Amino acid sequence: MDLAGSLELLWGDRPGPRRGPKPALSHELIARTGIGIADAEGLAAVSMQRVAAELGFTKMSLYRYVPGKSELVALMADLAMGAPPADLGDGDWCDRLRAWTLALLPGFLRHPWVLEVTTGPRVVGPNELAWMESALAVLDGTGLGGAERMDALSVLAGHARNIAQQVATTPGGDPGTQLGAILFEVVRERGDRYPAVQAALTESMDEGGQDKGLDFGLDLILDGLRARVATRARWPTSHDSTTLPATPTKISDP
Amino acid sequence: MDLAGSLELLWGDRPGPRRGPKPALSHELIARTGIGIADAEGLAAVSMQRVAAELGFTKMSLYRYVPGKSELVALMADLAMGAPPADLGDGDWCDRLRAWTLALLPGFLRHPWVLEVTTGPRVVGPNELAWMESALAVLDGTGLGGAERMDALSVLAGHARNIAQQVATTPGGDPGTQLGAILFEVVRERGDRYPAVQAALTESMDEGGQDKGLDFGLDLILDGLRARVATRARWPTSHDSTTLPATPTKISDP
DNA sequence: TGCTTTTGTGTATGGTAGACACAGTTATTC
DNA sequence: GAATAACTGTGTCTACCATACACAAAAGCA
Repeated sequence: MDLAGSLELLWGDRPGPRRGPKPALSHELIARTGIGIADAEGLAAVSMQRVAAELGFTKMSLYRYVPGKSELVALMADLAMGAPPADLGDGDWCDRLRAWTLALLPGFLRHPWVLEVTTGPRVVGPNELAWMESALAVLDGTGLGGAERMDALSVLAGHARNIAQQVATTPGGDPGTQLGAILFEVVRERGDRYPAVQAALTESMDEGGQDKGLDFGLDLILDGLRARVATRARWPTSHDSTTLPATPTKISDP
Repeated sequence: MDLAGSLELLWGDRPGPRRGPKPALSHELIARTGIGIADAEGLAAVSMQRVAAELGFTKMSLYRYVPGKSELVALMADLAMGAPPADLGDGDWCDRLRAWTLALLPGFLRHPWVLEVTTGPRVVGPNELAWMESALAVLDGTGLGGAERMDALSVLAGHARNIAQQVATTPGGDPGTQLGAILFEVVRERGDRYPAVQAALTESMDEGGQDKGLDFGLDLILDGLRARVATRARWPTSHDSTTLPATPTKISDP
């Protein structure tokens, strides 16, 4: 949770010191080791002890490279997501936004712990910022305002996160199937209390059970975005939305 | 992470035992104490020790009520979100879905740790299922398929989560402002590498900085949903979307 | 050759979750 | 009423965890 520490670790490229023994490790090596552990055994298995042991060093040696565990995890997350694809295809901005969102998924699926780690306030790393840059570049020249471009990006990334989380919960994986079965069982036993859930679940199973949630949400969002872009293109200075309520919704104080 | 334990704790209403001393505590009392700590000092401050001390008991006594910490946290989360509003207003299904999504926000804002805790596979609790029921009841009779209703629910809830997370990061709160400033500073120093981000950020600040992300995304999603409902109403048996690609996107194996 | 900086390590502290045995309390049963 | 069984709260114990600090060895610089 040390913002300054994370900032320094993620963004500060310190010049290598001149005296003393050569460092045997590096930020990248340590982070990649942590990523390997988190991928294989979950984030809970990542401890300074464990990472150091994997590298053949003592845990205290890691503190020569990393100010603390939370900063290491932040580094792991940024590294695990990697850089955005250099090419999003030849389509229009809409197709490329779709490609961008789809490109986000493999990272989340390969490293599910990134989802846990990137909830809540944090310092954005170089790769995360590069992903933002990649999407915002696509949205440039659409006529959307700056805040609107950021919001669109956020909605799309949120959808990718959402789908990744569902995939991690629902499908093939051993505990996943169990979870889906548990939900169904719970609802089945209490069908009178949750009739709409029961109806949706059984209907969904009868439909064949193909997961179309990814495309469903993506189409939803991109269609809406296209409509708004068309509006902005006609009246570039107007910031009103066709369906925006007269007074924007105020988030009530918690 | 003990699925069976969480299931029993969240859903099992065991008959009170007949012999022995009356229990001095209860699931609810313990969970509410944990919620208080998490709200005030963050999830990291919640430990068995701490909760027990707050109640004037030893930590081991809690294990008479709760199988472990993760199960306690699951109970806390379900309790903290509470039940959905009984009445979503008099509007059409679209207005009521908007009201449902907005009703989700105060819980997330009051208990930001719920976001962290509800990422990843988990057993849904009674309150979470009641929220699902509430939204699915609204979507009943719209002509959407079962899976589509679930997907719509998921996109809306995901948007609420997304916004709550942004609010926790961006605005008034002391560390939040700092974070926004940090992002801006990082981008400003490296404007050549992230021109689109810089443009969007500065443009966003010039626009006045009012957060319209909530309505922006909500309108996006609801507009798209309305269009799809209209399609289904005309051809209720068709499951095609107007913009769905010929072949649904396959999630590539991680 | 000394001086200084830097690395890796060993030790110590205070925190965590949880297993287990035990004593005291209470309702049921003989 | 007495014996028994079940249940609660507690004290003790283990095995981890992050991390502060001091120290010795190593390597460049004077």
